[in-house]
Amino acid sequence: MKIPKAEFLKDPFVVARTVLLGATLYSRIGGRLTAGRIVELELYMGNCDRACHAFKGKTQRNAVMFESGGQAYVYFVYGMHNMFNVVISDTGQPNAILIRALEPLKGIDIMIARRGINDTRNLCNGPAKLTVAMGISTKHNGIDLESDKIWLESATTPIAPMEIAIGTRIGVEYAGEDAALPWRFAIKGSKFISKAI
DNA sequence: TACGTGATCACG
DNA sequence: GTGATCACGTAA
Repeated sequence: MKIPKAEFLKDPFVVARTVLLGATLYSRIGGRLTAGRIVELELYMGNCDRACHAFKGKTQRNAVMFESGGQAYVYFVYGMHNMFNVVISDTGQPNAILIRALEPLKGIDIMIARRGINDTRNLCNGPAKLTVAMGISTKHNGIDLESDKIWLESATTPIAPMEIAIGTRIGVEYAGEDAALPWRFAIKGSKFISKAI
């Protein structure tokens, strides 16, 4: 069952740990169905977080983050990579959760074709890898996550607190002391995360 | 460890 | 307009 929008209006830490971690991300793009279990993610917290794109206020790129939760924030970076986030919280609170790694579940042959490699463990173990595998790009920026192109389904059993690994976010050294915030979460022991915590 | 690659943003 | 930067991935 699709995760309803109301779930994404809750506290971002609660959403990250109890709603999104362990949930399944689906895409049906170009008529091809793919899905993967979310095993790693990071929090970006609006105007109190130097690492967040919304830290300095609203711009054309980050505008979707200022909308109400439950839509996709997809942006393009390093001249070649698309990054997929879930917008969290109500209108005006620009919080987002970056999906960093998936355990491939459905459409693995499609993912292999899109990524051009054959190793299941390397298909979705990074934020820019999983967007390629799932067929997600900036044209999906702002899409409603109850849509029939990209959506999320709850974990059958939530991830227990003891099973959650906590670390600092990747690639945000520019954020100064905010780079040390423990806002990266992963499922302990997963072979599909982007980098050991 | 180095660099490709192009949108974005802060400056004028 | 222009230049520096970037929530990464790959090869080496």
